[in-house]
Amino acid sequence: MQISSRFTVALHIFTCVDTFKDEYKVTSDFLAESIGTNPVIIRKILTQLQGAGLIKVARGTGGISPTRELSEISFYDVYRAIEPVEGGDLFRFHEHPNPQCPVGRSIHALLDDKLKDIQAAMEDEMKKYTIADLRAGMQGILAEEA
Amino acid sequence: MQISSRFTVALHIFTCVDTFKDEYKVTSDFLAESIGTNPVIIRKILTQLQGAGLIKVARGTGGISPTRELSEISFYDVYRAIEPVEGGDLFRFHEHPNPQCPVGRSIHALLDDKLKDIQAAMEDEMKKYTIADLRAGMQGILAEEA
DNA sequence: TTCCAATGTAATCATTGAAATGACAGCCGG
DNA sequence: CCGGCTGTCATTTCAATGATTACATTGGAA
Repeated sequence: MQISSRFTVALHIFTCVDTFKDEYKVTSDFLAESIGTNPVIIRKILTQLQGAGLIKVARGTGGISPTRELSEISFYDVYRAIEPVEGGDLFRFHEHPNPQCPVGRSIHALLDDKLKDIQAAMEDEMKKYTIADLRAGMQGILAEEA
Repeated sequence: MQISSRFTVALHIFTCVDTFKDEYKVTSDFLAESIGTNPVIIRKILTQLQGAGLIKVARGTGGISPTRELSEISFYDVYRAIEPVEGGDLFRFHEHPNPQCPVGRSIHALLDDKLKDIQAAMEDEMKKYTIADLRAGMQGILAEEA
């Protein structure tokens, strides 16, 4: 399986908000246009990001703003805000190994720490990138286009 | 989303084959018992592992054997054999960013290398573990139990 | 104060993939 | 040739994603 596109959508949202915040009113309809999806999808993701304390969304008039410096919002923060897996386990385990089999009753003990290592390697790499990197990258691209 | 349990099932299979190869005839029914699932599930995974050249499965009489040294079969090898995602991308991308939006048409260029880094970090960690580690761990557990 | 744009959210629906299961043809050693 | 085991297909159940419609709510602006 793959990590759902909501993650890249969320990163897209952050990039749009930062890029257009002085130029347009960045609404869920505006974002849906840029991302190529439905405004309701956007609002759901905004709600998740809000729940994780990463952004504020103004009702009535609309308007989205990060609650911290962009350099303090990592890909990992976004990932955890978006991915609903309780416990945050990357690997799904088969749920009924046979306790009467020596392997069956030990397989968890045998694998858990290794799977955790692998997951940690991914998450540590995610922590290295922040939304500030996206701002910088985007500004570079805009400068080239101009 | 999570990585499907077929991955941990495959690791369980390798461990059982190695642990019981001299003691029992390790059939898909035997494995299904230990793992707590259906023999057909096991056979599908065996077919995948066979297709990746990691094991040989004898028809008629039954019997499973790795094609290489266990130390030469990494978790990554198993992962790639099992996970059917074409291209092997861990992250799913929203498919219709708007090319008329500066962010929409650049978001791929902006994210692709970073997502690739993160995936590579996970895969590199996967390459560090092999089935030989499972054999060693399992023998340690069996020695403790005895 | 009323209007209205924008958000929050519930309810569907189509699609996809995982996992379980039953059925059966094909293979092969004894 | 028989019996056990694999390969494979078809079907079903279940959960998650993503799209969409509908509507109540909010709160700034006219």
